[in-house]
Amino acid sequence: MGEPAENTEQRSLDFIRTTVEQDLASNKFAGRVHTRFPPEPNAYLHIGHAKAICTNFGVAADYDGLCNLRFDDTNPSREEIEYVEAMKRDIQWLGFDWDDRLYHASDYFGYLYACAEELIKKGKAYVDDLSPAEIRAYRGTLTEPGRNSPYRDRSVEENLDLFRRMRAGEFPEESRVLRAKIDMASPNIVMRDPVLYRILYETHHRTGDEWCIYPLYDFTHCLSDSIEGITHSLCSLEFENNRALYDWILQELGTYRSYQYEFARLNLTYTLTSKRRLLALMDKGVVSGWDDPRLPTLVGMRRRGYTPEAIRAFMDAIGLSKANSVVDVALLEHFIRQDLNARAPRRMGVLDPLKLVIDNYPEDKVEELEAINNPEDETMGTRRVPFSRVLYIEQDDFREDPPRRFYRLSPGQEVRLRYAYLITCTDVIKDEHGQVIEVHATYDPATRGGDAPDGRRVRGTLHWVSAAHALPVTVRLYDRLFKVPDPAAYDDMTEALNPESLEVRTNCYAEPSLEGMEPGYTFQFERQGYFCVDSDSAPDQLVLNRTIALRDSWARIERQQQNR
RNA sequence: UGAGGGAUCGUCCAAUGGUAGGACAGCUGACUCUGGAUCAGCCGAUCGGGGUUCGAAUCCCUGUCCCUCAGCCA
Repeated sequence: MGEPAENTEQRSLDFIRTTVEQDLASNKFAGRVHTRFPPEPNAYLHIGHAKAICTNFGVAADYDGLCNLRFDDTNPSREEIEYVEAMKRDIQWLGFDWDDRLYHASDYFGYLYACAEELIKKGKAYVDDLSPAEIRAYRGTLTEPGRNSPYRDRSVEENLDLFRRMRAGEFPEESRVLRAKIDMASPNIVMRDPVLYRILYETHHRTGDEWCIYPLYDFTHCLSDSIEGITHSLCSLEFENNRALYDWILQELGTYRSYQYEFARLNLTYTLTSKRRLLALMDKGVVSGWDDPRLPTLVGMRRRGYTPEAIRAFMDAIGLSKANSVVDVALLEHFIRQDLNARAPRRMGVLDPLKLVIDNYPEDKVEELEAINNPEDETMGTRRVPFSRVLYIEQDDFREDPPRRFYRLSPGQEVRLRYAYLITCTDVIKDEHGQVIEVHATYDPATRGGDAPDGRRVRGTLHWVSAAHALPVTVRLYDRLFKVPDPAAYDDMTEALNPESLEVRTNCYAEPSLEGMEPGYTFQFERQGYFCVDSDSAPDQLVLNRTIALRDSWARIERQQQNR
């Protein structure tokens, strides 16, 4: 994946890859690199998961290794099959492949149970009858040690008997758990006799009612890694404290030794990724669902028009480290613009139409003018765009009283209609409120195609659509969902919402070449931004989503002028 | 007043004892049939204090700040 770095200038390695290279050099894992992406199927994948996906699959790919997809489905009360399927689609869309290595932690329930019995037999685990509240009380605090449970010193035989009866369904939920026997005085709270198994009378989406006891994350994860021969188990920072337990379990059981490394998860400005918050946005009707194009979910971003290439390039750019960080969403926006600039065909469309009549252009004449599909890539060729006497231009491209540095159309001013003619504004028609509703102009027939034979310079170039040939379309102008860089800081998210995150425009016109385009088709509306066809489109009515606006330096100039 | 981590331009990431560099953002300018793209330039950082050293972001001491952990969640 990705280009090999320049031969001369070697790219620096992140701390994970540095470790991997050292391990390869020392032959620690017999030359293998094997990672895994282990999501819990309890929500849709978002941009934060994408970092984990790119990291795990990326590290494996960089060193001719393998990366498994493993669903961490140890909690039947929160997981659903719908999420499993959605996650698979999203990972594939991102461009990664687990081949035949699709696993589930639940595949290992039998093995995990055997491991638990072995721990009991070694005197390293015991059944505890304490209630959840008592366990909490006995655990101690961050500064005070915990106390041993009165059930801590049961015999191996009694523990085995009790654990088997837990499995057999003889006890109610919360009445007993299996705990590791480590050290209730450990300064690391994770090591204070962590719970390994709990009783849950819950139907599992894969194992049905086969089990009524389920292993917890700490017990499951390390052993799953071990079973799969994972060499480098990459996870996020909050598991640093758990590494001690990860190592303890593999050590005590003497199984294949996998190693855990933690890296900082991705945070983005103006963005929320917590499942709870995302769900709340849906509940409140702020967004339409998991695939709302304003959401940072992979389905949402896909619908918005983000490409996997852009997301992967972004992940390469932000790097990997152990420092908590918040990446500027502008960097993500940069990468989608960069990708689409190179690949998206150019089209013309008017989002806020103003009628323009070329008075000296023949009434019923129609010309097909040649337009370049992508100036960045001449192999994309050209197309023909119909031109006639009555056109639509953008309301913003006309000012009766132009401010300084306004190069667009205004009375007496000459501009270029892209790929068409140079025109000069001659007249303005207003309604009873003084609103400009129509502009008149004359064209210079010698400038067909947009070039002036006399070499006269024209600063402004406008996009346009022939009224008689225009394709009416609906356009959804998306912007950032939040107006503040750190929406998570708000108890009430709605205060942080950007009221302009979605503007639907129903009276837009596009050039006719867009007719019949399928959902997912991505293009640039010249001078405006990148758009894609939404799945809500009907055969006779395209719905277009704005992925991202073009950089708008005129808007910046205007802002500066206002601030003076 | 426990344990585990982390502090480098506004942001993210490099530099592992030898000129603190890149990307994004911002600002100038050039160019342009997209006020896009491109190109050139500018702005801009080693958490504080000591020490070792010819030389410290890097090593040592010390202080400060930030994050994580007290689920039978992951």
